[in-house]
Amino acid sequence: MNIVYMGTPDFAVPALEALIREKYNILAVVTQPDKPKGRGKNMQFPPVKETALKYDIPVYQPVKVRNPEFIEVLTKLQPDVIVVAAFGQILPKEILELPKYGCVNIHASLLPRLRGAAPIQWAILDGDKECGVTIMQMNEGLDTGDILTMQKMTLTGEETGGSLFDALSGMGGELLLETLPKLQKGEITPIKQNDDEATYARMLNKTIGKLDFSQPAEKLERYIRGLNPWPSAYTTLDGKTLKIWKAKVSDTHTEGMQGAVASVSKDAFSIGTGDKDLIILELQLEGKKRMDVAAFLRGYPLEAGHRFDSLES
RNA sequence: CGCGGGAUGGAGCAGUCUGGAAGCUCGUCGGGCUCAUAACCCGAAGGUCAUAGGUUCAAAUCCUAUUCCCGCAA
Repeated sequence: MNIVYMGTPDFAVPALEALIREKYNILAVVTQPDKPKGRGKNMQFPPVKETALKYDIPVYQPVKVRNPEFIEVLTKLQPDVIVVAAFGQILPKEILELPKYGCVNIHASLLPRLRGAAPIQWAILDGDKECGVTIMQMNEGLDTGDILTMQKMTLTGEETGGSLFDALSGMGGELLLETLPKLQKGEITPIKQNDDEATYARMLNKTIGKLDFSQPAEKLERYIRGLNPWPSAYTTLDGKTLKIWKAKVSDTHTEGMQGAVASVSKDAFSIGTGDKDLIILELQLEGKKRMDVAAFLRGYPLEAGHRFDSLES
């Protein structure tokens, strides 16, 4: 089976490696153009490109896939199927209909729930009980294609955005390997999505992580977990950004301490919220490494009543 | 050369501006108190102050270069 693989970030790497491992014929990898990244603003390859180069697979990085010249290139490759995983560009109808088996997309949610850009993190932020991976036949809508296969997993409430990301990207690769042979043999009956049940996982940005301590502690804890490691949940302490990496909900509620240190112990401190207190366990002050709160308190003593977010946003 | 913070016993920090004996809070080890303890008391070990040069009678501290870590921005 001749495959063209389209994807960009880390999420798309395990599935590509799975295909390579199973000796699928990868005609080419299509990914986003290189972008300046990191502290020195150096040009950096998208993760999928790194992987492709490692296995000597031709890489294409069109600014726009709808560009006629690129479509011509694709046509000449004559793929049987195009596999898309977090590619980052909308595919025009011309490309969708080009391969014999069309374009299939690996999406990290149980469609039609959480269509869109950041389904993994939103599953945690929303406090979902389960999540998973869906492979669908792509159409022109945003994650609206017919469902080919789906795999579920239950959420324990311990996952971070990063750990779930790893779990689901691996699951995506496995599910792809199960799906392609069936697709080829025509053993799959595509299932239409029920649009009435659709929800959307909008793209994450930096500001979503700013903690609002008038919210319930459970929600704050979910944000701290779901946005770890990126874009991370944070507040402000003495004018500096303070990222919160790990926290848990306390049994107690301290009156009148919303957004302030409610209590301090040897190993941790808690912040008053909309309901219960939030016990902070691991954090990172601007310019410092992340550390557990016991270490933080040794060099940065806090007293009850000390306010966070003192600077108005 | 995008902007900025940082590197000091095992951990987290102060000291750097205004050069002049290596400190703090913990941890570790030993001893004591106690029915007991993660609590308290006494004592000890442990650091080429990131690296390489330079200035100076004298450098953690001033100058130059380098390495590594981190926040922002992308």
